[in-house]
Amino acid sequence: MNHMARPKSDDKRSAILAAATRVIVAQGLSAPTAGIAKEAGVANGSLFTYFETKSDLFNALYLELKIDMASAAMRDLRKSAALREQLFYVWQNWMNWSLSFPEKRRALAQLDASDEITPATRAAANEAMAGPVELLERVRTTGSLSKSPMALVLTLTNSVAEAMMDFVAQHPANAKKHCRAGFEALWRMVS
Amino acid sequence: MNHMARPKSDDKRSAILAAATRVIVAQGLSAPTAGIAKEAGVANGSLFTYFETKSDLFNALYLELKIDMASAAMRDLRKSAALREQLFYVWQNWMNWSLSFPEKRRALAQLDASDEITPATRAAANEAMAGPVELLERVRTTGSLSKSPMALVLTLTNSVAEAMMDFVAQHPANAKKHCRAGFEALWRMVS
Amino acid sequence: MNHMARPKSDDKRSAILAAATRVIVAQGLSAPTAGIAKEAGVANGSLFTYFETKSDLFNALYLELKIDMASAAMRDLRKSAALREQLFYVWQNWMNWSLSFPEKRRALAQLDASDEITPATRAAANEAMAGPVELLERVRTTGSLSKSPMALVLTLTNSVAEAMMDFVAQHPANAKKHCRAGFEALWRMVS
Amino acid sequence: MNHMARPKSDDKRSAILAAATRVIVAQGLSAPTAGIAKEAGVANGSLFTYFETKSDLFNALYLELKIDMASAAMRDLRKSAALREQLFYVWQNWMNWSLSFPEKRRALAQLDASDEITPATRAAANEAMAGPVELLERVRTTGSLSKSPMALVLTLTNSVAEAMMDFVAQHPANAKKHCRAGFEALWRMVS
DNA sequence: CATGAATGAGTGTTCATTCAT
DNA sequence: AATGAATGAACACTCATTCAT
Repeated sequence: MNHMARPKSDDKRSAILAAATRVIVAQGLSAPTAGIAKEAGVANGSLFTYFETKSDLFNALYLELKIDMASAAMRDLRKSAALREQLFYVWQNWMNWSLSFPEKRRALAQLDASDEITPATRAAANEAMAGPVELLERVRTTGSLSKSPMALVLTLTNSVAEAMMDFVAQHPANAKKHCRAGFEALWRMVS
Repeated sequence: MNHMARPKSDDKRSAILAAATRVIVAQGLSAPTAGIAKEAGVANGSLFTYFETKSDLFNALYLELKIDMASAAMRDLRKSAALREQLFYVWQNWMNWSLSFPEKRRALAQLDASDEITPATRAAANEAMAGPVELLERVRTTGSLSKSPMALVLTLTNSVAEAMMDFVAQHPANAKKHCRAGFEALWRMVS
Repeated sequence: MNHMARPKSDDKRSAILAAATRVIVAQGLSAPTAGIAKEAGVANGSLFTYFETKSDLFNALYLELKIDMASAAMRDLRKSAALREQLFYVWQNWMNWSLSFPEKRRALAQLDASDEITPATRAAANEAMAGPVELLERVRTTGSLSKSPMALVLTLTNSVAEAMMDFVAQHPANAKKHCRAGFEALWRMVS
Repeated sequence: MNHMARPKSDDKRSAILAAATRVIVAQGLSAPTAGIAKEAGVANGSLFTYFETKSDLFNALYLELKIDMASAAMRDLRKSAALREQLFYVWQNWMNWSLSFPEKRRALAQLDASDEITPATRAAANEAMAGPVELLERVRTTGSLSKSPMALVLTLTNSVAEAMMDFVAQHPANAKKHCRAGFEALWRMVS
């Protein structure tokens, strides 16, 4: 059910996705599929046995990156800790992810802004973010934004987090300090 | 002048920029120049007497929209008012602009995410934002983020403002309330 | 009859023809008319009040250059001299013309190879060459090629002359010597 | 090889070159690539899998035609014969080639006059002419032009040969006779 | 399933020519 | 007549996708 009929080599599929990430960062979303295939060490025709369409590839990549980011965020989270600590922990994970995989972050940003990504994909990606969302929901109900819809809180938080990820990735010096300052700002905003 | 042929018309230039705004919203940045020209009511070749390149057109449009947004933000600002009031005023202007010209906002967002926009254009656009930036700088020095660089404060504020513009444009109901809640959140963050 | 209705300024017409010569040498026959107009110091539209068509311009230029070359060839020719002397004189004139106006020579060569030049224009150009042709005809009747048609002799002579003009223009050192050697070769061929 | 897709077909490459020859004769060098592709029976995009650029195609064609002409010239040459006989043989071969493949001759002439052909291509083409050049060099050293540089002799001979090829192709009647007369003229010139 | 040649619709840009001023 | 903006047909080249091998 989850693993629908899919061509043999998961390796090749992954290689294409990884190549796409790099190529998108270097050349943008208009990069030719042939270039992605070459970067992946695959014949250009082969790309289409793994992804029916360029758009499909981008949607799959978007989802994968979002899941990657989301699971990085929740890694080793202690659900017993105080809300603020948990959120800070998630926040730190995000910043680390952005620092460790700047290309993933940049590709994700590009994809996010594109209209190739379908609503369905965005919905699936949101599900992947269930963990952080739930956390945030608990913060919201007790905070200053309790009267505002969750969507608003989510939007604000997301925008701040993404802005900080980009900022941190572009100013790696003092990353730790900025990371903390950014979190404090977020916390003031949502708590 | 005596032997003056038809001078380049500002009207036509504006028509092309306006058409580009609409077409970008509808079809994205990969929209054919021919479509933009048609929407503007000019021959496709004429587009290139006003903008040497599609890229030039996009850069000019980006700058124009940014200036439009920036000057909307500062409209009728009373510099004698309290800092918070001034910032709120700017904030409201932004939200109104986004509500009044959702297409401009969406086109601007697309262009901002694109790598067609040159650093020079971005720099020029930033200059147009000098007013809000100065305001924010004054807020920063007295606020919780006084130890953080202005660039960070700018990034955060900008991301929140843009997120709210989009949110407001997509949820026009209760816009007023959300606008205020968003501002309170921002103020908590930066003050 | 000869001077049909033609726009006022012969200066401007000449300027365009001269500009065309230079531009053709620099950029080839596919050079934009706008560039020729600019080089001539004229508005691009004005070019078409003097020449209805780009093709017309080229035909006119071809004819002008051919006439220029032909009249240079006959300049100060003493019709009383021996045939060989006369032909040598013409030959020298050609080489000098090519050395003095290498751009004219190169533009002419380009135009000659082009299929823009109509048969009518070529015919008119041939008329301009009546002098040298007549001379050559006299040479032919008494020479080794007396059994061959004039067209053949003409073709051969023309090709040799043009080859030498180009050679001389490209090897200006020893031009004099080569000029003479070339003539001797021609004379051996046709006499 | 196992996983070998359709290899680039030499047939198709040749078909494109042959089509280009025909189309150039009919429409000149400005003929659309689409027309050449159609004439070759391939999709217009396919042309560019065999030649990166229209210019590349023209350079390749020029080289091929020059090689074709050169090897035709040397076909069945008896190196033991007298110099004059050998040169006459080459001459005849050229005239026959021009008569047999008038389109090749005309296309070659057009290409030769064009500035699309790079110096590198011209150099390669000259190498292909090594055989005739060597023959001519031997003629030169013992002939009237022994004091002139080989380049001059080459230029003259080439121009005469090309003029005759065109003449013969345009006056197929009496070709044989003209061919001989032309050769005698050449021989007088260079011997 | 892998490969890469084949396809042909699509696009930015150019440019000869026209025409409003 | 002069100007230069306006026009729109044309064209080289690209690229997602298909398919023969």
